[in-house]
Amino acid sequence: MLTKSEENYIKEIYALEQKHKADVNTNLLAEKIETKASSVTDMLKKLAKKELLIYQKYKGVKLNSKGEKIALSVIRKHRLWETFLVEKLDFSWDEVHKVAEQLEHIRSEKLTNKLDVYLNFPKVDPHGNPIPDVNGKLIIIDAVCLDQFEIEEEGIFIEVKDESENFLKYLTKNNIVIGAKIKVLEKEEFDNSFKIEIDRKQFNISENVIKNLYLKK
Amino acid sequence: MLTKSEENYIKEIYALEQKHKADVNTNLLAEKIETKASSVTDMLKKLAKKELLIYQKYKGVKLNSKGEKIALSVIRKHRLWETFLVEKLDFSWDEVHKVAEQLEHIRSEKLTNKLDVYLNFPKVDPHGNPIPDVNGKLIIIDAVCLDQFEIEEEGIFIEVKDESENFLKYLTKNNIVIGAKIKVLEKEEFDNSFKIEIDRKQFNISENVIKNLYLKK
DNA sequence: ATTAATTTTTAGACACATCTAAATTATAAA
DNA sequence: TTTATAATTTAGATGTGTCTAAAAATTAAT
Repeated sequence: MLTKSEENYIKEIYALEQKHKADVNTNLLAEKIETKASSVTDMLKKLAKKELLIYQKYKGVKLNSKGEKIALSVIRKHRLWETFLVEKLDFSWDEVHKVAEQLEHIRSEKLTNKLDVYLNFPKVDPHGNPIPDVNGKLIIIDAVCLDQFEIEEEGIFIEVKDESENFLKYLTKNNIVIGAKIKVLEKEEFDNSFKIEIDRKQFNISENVIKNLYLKK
Repeated sequence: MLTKSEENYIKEIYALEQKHKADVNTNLLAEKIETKASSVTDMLKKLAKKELLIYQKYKGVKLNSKGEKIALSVIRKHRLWETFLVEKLDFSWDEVHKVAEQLEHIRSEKLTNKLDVYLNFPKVDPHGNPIPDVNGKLIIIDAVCLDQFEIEEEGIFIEVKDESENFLKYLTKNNIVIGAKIKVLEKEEFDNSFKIEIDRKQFNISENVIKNLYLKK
């Protein structure tokens, strides 16, 4: 049985693998987990010993299938709880991440599966991220990052990557909510910002924002 | 901010104070928390230093008002979650205690209060135990322990103290469920067992069972 | 290809919550 | 009231997850 800390490492390694499509390095992991590189090294050794990941000194780390299964189970719980909080308890999408980071460590398969039933087997969470099913399978979201869009191209906003409270509040304030139709009007070369249109209103968004928005073309 | 372990000590001290109406002694607490007396001593020192309880060497321990407030907050969460699990997720009353012991440590006042609203401010949990409100106030259950009943006296079963899975399964099997009408038929002096009647069926229950059943006369 | 800068690991320490074994204090019995 | 028993505390140790500082390995730069 894994500790909360071990589960968090595994979850974060999984996320970084997905994002960078490469082995995960110590410093990046330390930054994400908000700890020191030396602590990460210690933990990686421990998880390697438990055969949840492949770790080679100085070469980075990669989950094996056992580790991946655990990551998906934690992610499943996280996203089901987020969905519960928004759909049943009337939380807004910017309030749920931190609470779900606690709830994701509750150990009860019965609870997770009953929650899934209660929510009617949701496929995505309030941020548009796919929810792994009871077997760890998740649907592939057919979404393209806004930075891949051409001028005059438009799409429907269906997934956001950054779940921080401030970022989501910013999006809400500007009507950038799941389901919104976004059209690219202009691109600025010097800072990679875009001018976009939503609900007939036009405004500029920075590269940082652009990189976290995923749309269906 | 308290650790899960600290919260569990405070919760248990509160429960023992209520049950024995006296200061709590080290060995009993150790037994309840399933740890050693020496560990209890260490923890009591720590909690005394945090000013959550009054501790005098060799003399036992008592929560102060700050500690009591924390106990009530944990109990509130525990019982709200139990109610949620039974009423919304279709758990049975014998399955909820262990899961609720995890959920009671989730830190989010917003979550607790929204859960309370969602459940429509329940006054008692699935075992008939009162749920403290947002201010820590709980209704006084007008229940009398079955061991106080005379022969031929009857009452409605409204509260059970022991929440262990096996005990609750035993009760269910014998139709001893919340709301059942129970009549005392006979008392055995030698082992303090009772013969009772429920739903026109008669059977014997041991002192151990009797002490955990509370009824409305 | 050697040096410099960066990344990662090791070594040794600490806080937390626990343990065992020994010492101390309180309580009950003779 | 002294002794025996029981309850409690202290002392010292352990495992987990973290830290700082120093050492080692890797990568980038000249």
